[in-house]
Amino acid sequence: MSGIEDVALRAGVSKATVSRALSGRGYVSSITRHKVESAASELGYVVSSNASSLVTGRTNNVGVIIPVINQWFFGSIIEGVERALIDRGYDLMLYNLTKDIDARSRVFEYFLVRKRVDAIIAVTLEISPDEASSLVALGKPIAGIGGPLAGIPTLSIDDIAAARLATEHLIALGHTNIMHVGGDAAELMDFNVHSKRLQGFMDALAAAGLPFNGESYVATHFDIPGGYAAGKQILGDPRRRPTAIFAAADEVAIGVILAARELGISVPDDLSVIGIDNHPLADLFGLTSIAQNPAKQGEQAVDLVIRQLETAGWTPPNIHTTVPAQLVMRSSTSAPRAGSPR
Amino acid sequence: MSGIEDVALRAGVSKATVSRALSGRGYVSSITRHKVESAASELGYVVSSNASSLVTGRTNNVGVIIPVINQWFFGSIIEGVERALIDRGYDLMLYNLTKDIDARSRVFEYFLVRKRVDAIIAVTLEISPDEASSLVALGKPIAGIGGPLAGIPTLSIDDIAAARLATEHLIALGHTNIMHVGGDAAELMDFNVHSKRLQGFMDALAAAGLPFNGESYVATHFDIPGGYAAGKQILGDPRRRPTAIFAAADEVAIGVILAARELGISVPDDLSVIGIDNHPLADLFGLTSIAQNPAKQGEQAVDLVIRQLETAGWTPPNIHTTVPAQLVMRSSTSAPRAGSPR
DNA sequence: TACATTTCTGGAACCGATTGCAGACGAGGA
DNA sequence: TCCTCGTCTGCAATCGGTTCCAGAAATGTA
Repeated sequence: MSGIEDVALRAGVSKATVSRALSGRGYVSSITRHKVESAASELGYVVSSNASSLVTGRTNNVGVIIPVINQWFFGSIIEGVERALIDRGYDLMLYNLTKDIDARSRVFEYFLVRKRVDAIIAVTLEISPDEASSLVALGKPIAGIGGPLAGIPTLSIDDIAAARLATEHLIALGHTNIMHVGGDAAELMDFNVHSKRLQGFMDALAAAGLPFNGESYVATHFDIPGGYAAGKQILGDPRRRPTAIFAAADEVAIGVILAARELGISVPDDLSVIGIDNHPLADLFGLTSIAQNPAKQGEQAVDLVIRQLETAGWTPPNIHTTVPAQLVMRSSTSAPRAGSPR
Repeated sequence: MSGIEDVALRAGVSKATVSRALSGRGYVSSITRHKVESAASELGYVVSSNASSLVTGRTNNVGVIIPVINQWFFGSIIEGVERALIDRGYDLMLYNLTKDIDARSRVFEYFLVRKRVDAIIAVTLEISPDEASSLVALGKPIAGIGGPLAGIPTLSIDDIAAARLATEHLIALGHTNIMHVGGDAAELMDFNVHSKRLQGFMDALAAAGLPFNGESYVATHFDIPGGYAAGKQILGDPRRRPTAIFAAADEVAIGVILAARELGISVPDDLSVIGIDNHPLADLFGLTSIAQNPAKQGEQAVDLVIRQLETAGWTPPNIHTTVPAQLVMRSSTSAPRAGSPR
């Protein structure tokens, strides 16, 4: 492994000049720059990022804390974040923050503290106030996806508005007997999501003068089996069956559709279903959905932290930014069957 | 940010002693150790991993190169790898190696080279010989999941045996008209997987004296929509419909089942379906499958590289290790209907 | 008691870069 | 012609630890 000294010798210049030539800052004549560059490539020289970090104080690493990896929404965020970081020359350090209390505190107390990352992106964390303030206390640029999170600039769709939009779509089609299948508060997600989507649902009902009661809402796991279970439960009893279901996520919606199919309930003739996400499987199931783009949200979060890193003194203008979400019509929603039950 | 010097001053000892006390190597009396520890915690001191890496040459980082993130198999591997790494005090640097040629070369030529990782885990990469040798040339411990990969110790299920097992299960049930839905060679995966599973399928047919011809095999995308499309195509024509389908992955199998349901073909009465993976959705679809455990494979890969890192001179005994995969029976397979077509 | 070991500690060199400073040089302006 | 300013380069200090070495203290052994 050749060091900067070897390159300097070979190019017949000093270490300082090599450093300036390769990093591109400071004055170097183009002729020596070329000498240095060819010497470096002949030796296969690459800078030691450790040595360089030591003096500059910059690691070129960004830490990403995420509660789940193996789920479409989260996986897409990681993909988006990774691409954006690599594009900008940063490395991505991944921390999967599960519910495991030991692992959690280890991440906060050991890993994040060790001056190894320049910035942090926190993805829809259900995070304790202690944990949030220990993040802020690092004094590093932070961005969150989800939230809002105390003291941290965050980014997400407007969950209330998205849920309202979905529900309004059903109402506009003429549905009056609508149920919401939402998230389980014990899930490994920023619980704001669940309560806000429920809120948007309720808002839309209220605005249309439709009643909301204990039977209008079922909580389940935020995945296909969760939606399936909820669907079986809801649709099993023909007398209290709604004509439309707003599922808080497409995976849940797909589960509901599978349950409906199994019960011989036709979608959308007997039951309209709408979700949120525009999941890749939505097409296959003809699922009408409110589209959001997690990969892009990941990129935006990267922008947020990188800009803080690279333009001194810049801080994000808003503590919470909402990104657009719009309706994607497919075949799982339609007007209720004429003379439908109740 | 207080440095080691401040701790030394406060504890009334030298930098050297602080370093020994906190790192636990070398002799330190327990009394001074305590002095140092309390001084350190009072100051909120944490070592600079850069400075420490600079002299030790160890970064405590492991790079993970993976072609896809947002897919069950890959996501599970990442989860397993992450957990195992954090447990052992290492950080995970994630590189998503897509087909994008620019991004690829950037990862190989820029990121991996910069002395930032102690070891590398390469996950089912479709990797060029050049890329493989540039990995080996880094001279760092490497482990692969998938493979075999030239010169790199790898780890996977025995794909041929798993495919044979699946096919034999169908044959044992009495099926003689079996098709295989496998992976598309253009997919972003180690193509070995596809050809080996096809191989195992052919082996099992041959061993049972069953014919294999061009109509026995369909290639498609390795996901649910891919399986659905293949299913529609295969099952659409009643006259050449098989009584059983072996799908090379559970996601594909689920797609096939969805297609069958849509065509009114009963699983397993009219069609048996088996997959590989034991995907979390297998339960929901009653899918019989050959189970493998990607999270555990991730952990094993971590073991492989960490052991190389921490026990000098140790190298993995086998260039390729196979991990077990066993049949999980559910309701998607059964004997063919008596007097079934052809 | 004398000597050999083991434990403990500090000084100083070192890891491999970056950067402030100062000196040298050439070009343009007065 | 003399000055100033911008360009170019090298020296040396610095980032924040780790570790070799040597000497002192404590412990064990003959």
